[in-house]
Amino acid sequence: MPFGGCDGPLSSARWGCAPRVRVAIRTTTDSEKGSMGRPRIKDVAQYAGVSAKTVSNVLNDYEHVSERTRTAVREAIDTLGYRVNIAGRQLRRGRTGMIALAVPDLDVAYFAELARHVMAETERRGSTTLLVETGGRREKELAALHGFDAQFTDGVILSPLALEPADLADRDTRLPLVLLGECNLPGSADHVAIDNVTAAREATGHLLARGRRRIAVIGGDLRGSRNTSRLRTVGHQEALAAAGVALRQELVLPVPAFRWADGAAAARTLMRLPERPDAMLCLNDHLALGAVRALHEDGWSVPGDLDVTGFDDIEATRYSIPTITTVAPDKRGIARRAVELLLDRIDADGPGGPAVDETAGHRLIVRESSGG
Amino acid sequence: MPFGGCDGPLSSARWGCAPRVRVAIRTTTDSEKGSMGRPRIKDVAQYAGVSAKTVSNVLNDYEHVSERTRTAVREAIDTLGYRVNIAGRQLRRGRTGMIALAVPDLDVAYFAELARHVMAETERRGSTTLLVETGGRREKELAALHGFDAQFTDGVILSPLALEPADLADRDTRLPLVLLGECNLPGSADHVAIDNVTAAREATGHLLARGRRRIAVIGGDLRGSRNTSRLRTVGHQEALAAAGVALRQELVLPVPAFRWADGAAAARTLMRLPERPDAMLCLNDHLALGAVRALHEDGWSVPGDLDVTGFDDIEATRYSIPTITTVAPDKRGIARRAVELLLDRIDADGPGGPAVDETAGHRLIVRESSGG
DNA sequence: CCATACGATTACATCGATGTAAATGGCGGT
DNA sequence: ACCGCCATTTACATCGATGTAATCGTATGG
Repeated sequence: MPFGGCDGPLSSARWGCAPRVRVAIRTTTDSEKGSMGRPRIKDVAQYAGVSAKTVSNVLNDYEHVSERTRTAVREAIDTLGYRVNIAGRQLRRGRTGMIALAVPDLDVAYFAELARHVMAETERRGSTTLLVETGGRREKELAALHGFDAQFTDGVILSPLALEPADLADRDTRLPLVLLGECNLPGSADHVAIDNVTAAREATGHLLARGRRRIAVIGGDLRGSRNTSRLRTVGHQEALAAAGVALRQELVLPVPAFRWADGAAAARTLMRLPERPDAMLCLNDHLALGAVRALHEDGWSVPGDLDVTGFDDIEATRYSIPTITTVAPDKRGIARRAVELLLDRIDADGPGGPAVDETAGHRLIVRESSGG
Repeated sequence: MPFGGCDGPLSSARWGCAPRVRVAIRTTTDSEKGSMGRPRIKDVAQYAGVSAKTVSNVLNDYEHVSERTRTAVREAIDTLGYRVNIAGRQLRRGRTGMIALAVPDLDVAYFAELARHVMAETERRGSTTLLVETGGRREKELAALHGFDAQFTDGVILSPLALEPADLADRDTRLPLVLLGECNLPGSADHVAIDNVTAAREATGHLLARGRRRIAVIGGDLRGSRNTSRLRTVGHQEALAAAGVALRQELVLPVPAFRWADGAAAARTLMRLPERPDAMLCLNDHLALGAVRALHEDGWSVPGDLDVTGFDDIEATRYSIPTITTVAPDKRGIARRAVELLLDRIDADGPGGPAVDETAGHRLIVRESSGG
């Protein structure tokens, strides 16, 4: 049943979603232990003069319930202020109706936006999303992978940062899992991501087309464990190669995290090089915003002196000064597909088919920071 | 028990938090229905040669369990890959160990940051946070108020926008509730917020001290239902009055939402007035960032032509161009206190004491957008 | 008027973990 | 040897909802 919704399509049609609240009137003389005196299905049954199972049938829109009974039960529910106890239902059904979404960091707007889409999609499909932050720490990602040491959720959508291939190899495959973003973990679980190599190639291509030749990559890294960095750096280098532009190793600069401060620090480092860059391909928007700010403080003009581009198309890039050229992933599509894949696996209730690898769309949005 | 943690202090000390995963080996010949063949407490008991209750005792760190037994049970748990079934525990205990945090919009960075703090705090205290977006819609806020039509959570922390006093009056008081932010709903539930009137007075005072006299309020509203707007507008007017500056009604401009686009639109509206403002007190940072952007596009300089200030101190205000003067609420303190109040109510397991009204700290951070 | 069918309803067992109270067993004291 | 004490362990009932299968009752066909 939908969390935050009502109990079943019929009842939700009948009552709407704003519950009328009346303090429950316990008519039974049962002891008041248990759930703080909340009425149980049995109380409703007694009040309505039917069996508990009939109440259950009404709740679950079982078809063979007479209109009279249905009405009586609903009145009882309404009067007593009854709500189903999820624990009981879940125990019986073996499903929680909840999935977990584990992302590294909600402060990173991309993940907040993605989370909204995932929550909207799961709600639409009658499930509930439990949002968890991993901080990009491996231990937390592992916990997510395994359902958090408790059978809390029916499945997990995980956007990993620190996870290693071996971690996925010996995971408990009974828990449905969908991975988001970049993983070098083929075949082990369903996976949804944009084509990062192509996206980075396009962004670099755009900068090259504007005549930039010394393009730095903030967040770039070919050897690190962060796959986003690797794939996007590869795309960058492919574009350089295709244009016959030499790669300068010193312009590819890894960062500890993908946040404003890291972008600002990286930009300053790069501008101290003997041969300064004339563009900065930042691997996410926060890095780009941080870089732009640092450049501004040091008296450089964007896009006058340098071009800057980002990734993710967070809302801030449309209002910053200058606005930021960025690669916009189809967040809605990613969320929708991820939820779809996960719920399908859950419904399949078994190993299901082989792992699916899906590519979501993206597009380059040129804005002021690279002359748009 | 902590979600995302381990089972109880002892076991978590014993095993650490990164679960070693082995595919469970079911030694019993029980039918494989139920939770997808996961081992139950009974299976562990059988494997370890003890009763189910003893396993439960080990799980819950009951003191009178011999070391031998404890070890045997733990080995069994480890071998079988057992995890407690929350549904069963919850049904028996009548608690879920989860609380809900309902905020209007995760895209609004303040709420994302607040959510992180709340999640960190609940995790520290052994609970789990279920994060829900209300979109500021009354029906969703009501749902949160009532525990989402299902006994999903032990309590709710709600940051309301659209809620009306009457909604709180007849709520089901069995569900512990803490309100965040501004509410004109005294006494009905615990409540944590900063002193908005004072904060706004300080911000306006700062602008007045800089010689600004025509100070617009973006998001301001004395009659609307949004309490944040009302209280901050009151503070603004108090400051004007104290300084003997006349209030211009046309400079107080309500907005439909507190996002970049609304700030941008409002700024444009204000600059079309016959007598233009010389400062804009924006009631959150997104409005301020949007206003700054719009002013920039139309050729106005901040802080040259106008000062702009915000509220909330989201991270973006430290990296925007210009950086934004803002009122920084003690988010950490708000989160900590809210969680504390809620968990106390939950532990009290009854009506508890009268509703508490707590004021969190805040401070004005002067940055470039008002000459800092 | 009886047999049949089927819609409506119900009794009962069950999901997994844990509180209660009672049983078990070892040990020291008399 | 008997008793009582206490640490340890266990049997059993229970939390609330629902699947199963059985029952009840009424309409229909022969």
